[in-house]
Amino acid sequence: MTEATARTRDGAPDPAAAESAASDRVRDAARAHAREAAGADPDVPAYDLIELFFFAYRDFVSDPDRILDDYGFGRAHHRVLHFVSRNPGLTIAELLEILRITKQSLNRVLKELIEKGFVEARPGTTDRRQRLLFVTQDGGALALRLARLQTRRVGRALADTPPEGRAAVVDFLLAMIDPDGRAAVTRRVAGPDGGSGGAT
Amino acid sequence: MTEATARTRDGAPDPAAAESAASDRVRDAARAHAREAAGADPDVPAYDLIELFFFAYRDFVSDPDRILDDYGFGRAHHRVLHFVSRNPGLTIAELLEILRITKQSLNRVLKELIEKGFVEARPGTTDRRQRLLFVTQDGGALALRLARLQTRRVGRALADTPPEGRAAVVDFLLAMIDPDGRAAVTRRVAGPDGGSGGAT
DNA sequence: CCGGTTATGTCAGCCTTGTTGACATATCTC
DNA sequence: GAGATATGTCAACAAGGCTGACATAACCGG
Repeated sequence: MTEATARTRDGAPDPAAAESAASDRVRDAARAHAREAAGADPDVPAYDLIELFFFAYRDFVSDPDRILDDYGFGRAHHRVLHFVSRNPGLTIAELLEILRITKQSLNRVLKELIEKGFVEARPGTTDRRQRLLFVTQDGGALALRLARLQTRRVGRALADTPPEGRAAVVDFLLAMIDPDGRAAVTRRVAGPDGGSGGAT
Repeated sequence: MTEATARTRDGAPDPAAAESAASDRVRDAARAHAREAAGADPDVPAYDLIELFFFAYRDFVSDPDRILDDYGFGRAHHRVLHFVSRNPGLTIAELLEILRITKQSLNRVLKELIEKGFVEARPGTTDRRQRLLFVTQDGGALALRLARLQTRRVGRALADTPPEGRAAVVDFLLAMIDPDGRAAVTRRVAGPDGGSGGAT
């Protein structure tokens, strides 16, 4: 089943031996390209990074997808579950800001998560119009399971990377985000469990 | 318009000065986390990388989305246009393999791209059942325009990154891809224009 | 306490992009 | 000539976005 994918337009078969050679070849080419083109001349398209990013993300989300299927959930449910799990007591408005979708779209999946007992909504204490969102035990367990799946992939990908390389990856991803959202994202990433100070 | 997004649960306002401080704080936290957790203990979720990747990809695709809207195209059209532009003479079967969607889904968007004059299909020379796909001048121009947009973002993100850091980013993205698909991806990335030898 | 704003829910309908299943056509290959 | 292959197409459906309009409850300022 891999053969079909492994064969390209040149029609050359690709046994395991040739594969790592090809891998090396491309990594070198990509590195050379990154060195010469990226950041320097914006008119020379960085096709390698663009396609790499596309395929990497595709596989990154494919892991959870398979599990979510068993629960009748989709990617939208995953995102909600994830951010509620990470930010207990999140309000609807805050969640909408993070996901950047409409409340109608959110409500559809949120309703299902609540009905199936993965998320719980409690009225706000200071402002009783608000609904504070929390994961249930089941919800927390599922969220953790999915996060671990993705962590494993990220871990594998960084396994051979030295600390400086990991920092470069983090900086790269951070810099890929729009400046507007960057502050919010960074605070959110560091906040819930990263920052020792909590709400600073 | 940024304020709403820039304010978080702590309610602290966030002027430009505080922003970079926050950014630094998080980068450090993320780096620390990456150092200790990623790759080491798969049971400690790498929340930072996971969320960073999510937000980075979201903004990465948002640039083209805006332009495509003007043409009445969506992301699906973009993907087809991109890979046809990058692989002139691509067959339907090859494109299906790359995108991993059904031929019905592909045909819907491909038909529109052909009708609007962005892609052209020519019968294969050796096998006349095949339809070899090419971009038209308009199609090539649009594909390039979109690629440049994304290149600019990637370029900005890598601007301050030294060559070793860029190599680390490339390696990371490559390693995020499923091993099955990795060979195909690498060959495709290096093949069309990266490898000096063409079809090796 | 009243009126306006805010937080949220909901109904209805639409679009894009994915899916499955079934069937048609032309071409290649043995 | 028969069967496999490359592709097209019709129909129906699902997920997950969107807009617009309207309802309700709670807050807040005067």
